[in-house]
Amino acid sequence: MAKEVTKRSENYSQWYNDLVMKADLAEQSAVRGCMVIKPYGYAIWEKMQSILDAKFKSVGVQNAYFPLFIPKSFFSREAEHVAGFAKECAVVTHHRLMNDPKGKGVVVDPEAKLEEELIVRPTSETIIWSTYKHWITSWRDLPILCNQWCNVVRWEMRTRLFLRTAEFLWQEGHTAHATSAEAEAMTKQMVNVYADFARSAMALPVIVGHKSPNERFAGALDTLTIEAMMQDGKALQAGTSHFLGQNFAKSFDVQFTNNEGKQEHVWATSWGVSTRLMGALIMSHSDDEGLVLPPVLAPIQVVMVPIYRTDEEHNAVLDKMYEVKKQLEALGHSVKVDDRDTLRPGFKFAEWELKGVPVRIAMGARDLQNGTVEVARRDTLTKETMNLEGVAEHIHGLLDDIQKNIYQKALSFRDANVRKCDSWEEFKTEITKGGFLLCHWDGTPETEQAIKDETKATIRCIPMDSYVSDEEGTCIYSGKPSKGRVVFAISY
RNA sequence: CGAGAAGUAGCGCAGUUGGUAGCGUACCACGUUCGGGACGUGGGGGUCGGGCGUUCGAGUCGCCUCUUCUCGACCA
Repeated sequence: MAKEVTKRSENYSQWYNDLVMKADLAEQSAVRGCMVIKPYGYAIWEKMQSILDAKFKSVGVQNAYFPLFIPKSFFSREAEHVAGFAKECAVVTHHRLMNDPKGKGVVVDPEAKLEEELIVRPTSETIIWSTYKHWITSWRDLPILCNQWCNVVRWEMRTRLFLRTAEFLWQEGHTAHATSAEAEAMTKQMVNVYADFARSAMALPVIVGHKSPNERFAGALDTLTIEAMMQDGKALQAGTSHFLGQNFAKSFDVQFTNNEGKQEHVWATSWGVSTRLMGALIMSHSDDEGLVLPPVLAPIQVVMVPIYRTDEEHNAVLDKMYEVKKQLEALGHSVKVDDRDTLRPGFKFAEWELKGVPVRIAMGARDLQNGTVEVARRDTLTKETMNLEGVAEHIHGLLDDIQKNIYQKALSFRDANVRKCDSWEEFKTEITKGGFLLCHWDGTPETEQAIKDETKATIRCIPMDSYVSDEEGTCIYSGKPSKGRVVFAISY
């Protein structure tokens, strides 16, 4: 009873917050806006990291690490970029503390003021491009494909566990290319890496598309995005890949000599996903019983709960369980035998459901006698009794089914909440119901801004791979001609 | 930074016209339980956010202050 979670339908935000904390994923820290990621939550993040990292390496990207602190002067070279981040930066001004001469405690030593302030990175384009300058002189040095896993700080006014915190973990890839075409191809390749990861690992259906100029990354010529729909119908930007053109190369004076002996500025991309993906995972699959994890990302894929009255029974059941555990591990699955002898089975069932473990096996004296086990799946909350023999193979297949089923469920939900909308009056009421609206737009930032001001809805993307439309029409707001439908939604 | 609300046990809360601190849950011990979040008995735990004031007496009234949350502006 202690861990009961708010119902989704009652208050989606509270449900989400409760769930994150009660499933042991994360909690608010003492520092305002910051988050403690707990071991169970971090284990999921680590799985995401390792899958993404392997994908990056398979396309030739290497990991590196750049400094946390960026000198203020570096940061202020790309005007558009600084305008995008200036309002949310943490700044280091001193480098020493001292005992308060007036009493107890410590104060900042006024003598230790830095000559030039250091900015705690909100993103690393600036420090990376000032470094790349020294790495690049010839076309033979290109491309450079680096990624770093790190934390960044954006001093947000309002925060939400995983979705928006003052400090968050992410990966940021930064690449340098000799040609525009190559950089654009890279931008597209990386957004597809993200889309593939979201779909296959996170069981998250996403729409790949271009951001509108208003929603573009500060300093980018084009931003590609993967957009997902949460269960409350809001959109969540799950990952982005930016084509930066020559903007950063020009700001940081990064030139190379091409194979004709001429000086050229290099072409850049950057791309990233963050611990926000954890929020996407939680908000797209979980139910009123708690978290639902896709097997690919579940730190524990199978949990086994023994049911017993006596020590003898407990030991007998555990012996069988460890046998099954071995078989499952041989098939590459992570298994936990919940042998805690202070908790009742019902409590354990509820707890593992809350934590989203995809498959649960229960076994008791009755099963020992009959040679059976009870297998329960988290996604459907159904259970069946089956023969102990062959159970490992069955579960091997079952995990795969669960992965697919979770994806299908999320996909059906999304498709059921994507609809076309052709009149402004209709738009204003439809948008408040949640979901994605496919609408015609005249392509101007002014129209997008006006729609945002009136309804809070923004263009999530101009779709590239699903819901693609080249149907001509008239803009829902201005009535001017439009070349195709774009995705409008209220977003996180 | 604008608008609202709240600070009392680990967490969630109650506390009447001012009278000296309580409930639920969690925690600890023992016993009975154990196939869907067990029950009984006993136990430990509090500078009531902080300061000043009114009063014989303040969790309660007044003033000041700090912090947090929700909603806006900002944002992956």
